[in-house]
Amino acid sequence: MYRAGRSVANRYLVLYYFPRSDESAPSNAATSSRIGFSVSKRLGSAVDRNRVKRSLREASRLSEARIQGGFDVVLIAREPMTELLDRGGAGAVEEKVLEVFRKASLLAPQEEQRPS
RNA sequence: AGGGCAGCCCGGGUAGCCGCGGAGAGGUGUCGGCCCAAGGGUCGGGACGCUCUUCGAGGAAAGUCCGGACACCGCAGAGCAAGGUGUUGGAUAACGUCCAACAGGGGAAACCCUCGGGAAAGUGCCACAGAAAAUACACAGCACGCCAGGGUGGUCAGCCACCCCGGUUGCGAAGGUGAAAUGGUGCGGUAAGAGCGCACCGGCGUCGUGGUGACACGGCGGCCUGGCAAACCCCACCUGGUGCAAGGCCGAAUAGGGAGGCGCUCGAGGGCUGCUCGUCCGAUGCCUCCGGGUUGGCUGCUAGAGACGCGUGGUAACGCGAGUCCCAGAUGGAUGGCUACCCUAGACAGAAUCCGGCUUACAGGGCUGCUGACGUG
RNA sequence: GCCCCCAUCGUCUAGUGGCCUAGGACAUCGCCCUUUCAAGGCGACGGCGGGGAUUCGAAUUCCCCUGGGGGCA
Repeated sequence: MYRAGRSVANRYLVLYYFPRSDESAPSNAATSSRIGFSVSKRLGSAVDRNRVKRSLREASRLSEARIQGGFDVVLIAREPMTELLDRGGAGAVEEKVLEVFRKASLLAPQEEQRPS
């Protein structure tokens, strides 16, 4: 992933993505993308890291239908993420997740035109 | 009643929708096996889903500071080394933990605090200051009792009085130094002094009584000896090492490749113990370096020194008995999001083999018992 | 998860109970030297990660925290 994939980022997140080349999933566009989350110890204690990971996982679940299928994705949280979660809550996290997926052009085309 | 002290407990709640992990059940999806007249039928519950039921972080899950269980290590045997503990008695699987008692200290009391063996086994240290830091001697000093000498005065002289120096004898720490000074205070005593004597206090030894014991109380004796062992050490007791990434099973992949060294029963080398001995293993074998491959699955994995209330023994820690219950097991690592209402407006913080403790962090709240200084009635 | 190690001026370090009010080098600042800069000389600034305990006395010994670093499939 890190060697061959491409990456985009904003202040709170880094996103690595790579098209799936898996024999068990032949119809790439039909299956939804796999998303992994990476939260390092720099972000705080175990409780803080779990909170960040859960908010990222919830944001990805709520917007799963809008994300283009057929990719492996890794989302890495950066240090200001804990402050964003404390201040803005889950809504702000979801907004930033969508922003970074839009930068990578991984949002489905029909969803792209709808102003959210 | 405020306050104080001790012990125990709780750690947001309720409802709805969506979502995550485990277990169990179902068999209308898919998958797999078998049969087939090609429509399907049947079996399975192994895999992926689906439906239903049920469970789903903590009092510290934390720090990893101790103690165990469990597992492995060519059975762990002996000695040394190393490390740990340290009043007494008990509890316990065990402990450096807990309970009770003792000693010392604090508080008016309830109660609280204390790593609390040995300094006459030995070695070492005690800076600066001070005569001296552990040994009672020297130096400085006091007394001028005794001896010898000198000087002055009185006296004819002997001799007497005073002074000086030296020796001898006796003396012990006042002034002062220091964190600490050779038992303390007072009185007597003396040339000057000193437990030299006496009284009280403190310490030591010994005897008696009480107590399992630490120790306490009382009698008698005599006055001999600072501190530091979280300095080395001595004594008593304890410890084999490594840790679930321990360990077991299955599968996949690569090249049983290259260089160097040692050795084949008189033996290289080998312990996941630092050394010695003992013991054991050991032959196209072992060690070091270079180079290459795999970063899969199952198991260990949660029913236990288990939880709950009851009875019972014990001052207590805790033990015993019968009853009821099953209460997380993830493996990129599961508890969340949204909405509504209520309250005291939610702190510290997330299981990773398990358990008993310790330590550290913590918003707030509840219950029980005890105490009575001060203030109010 | 389990097991180890370390912490002294801004940086690298010495110091193993009292001689430490902690020494040295580089860096910074000031003065001298030089026409000026560098080098050199003199001087200044600046530190024992935090708390408690033992001791008369702790950077040093013991305990608890804090912050770094490493190893184990």
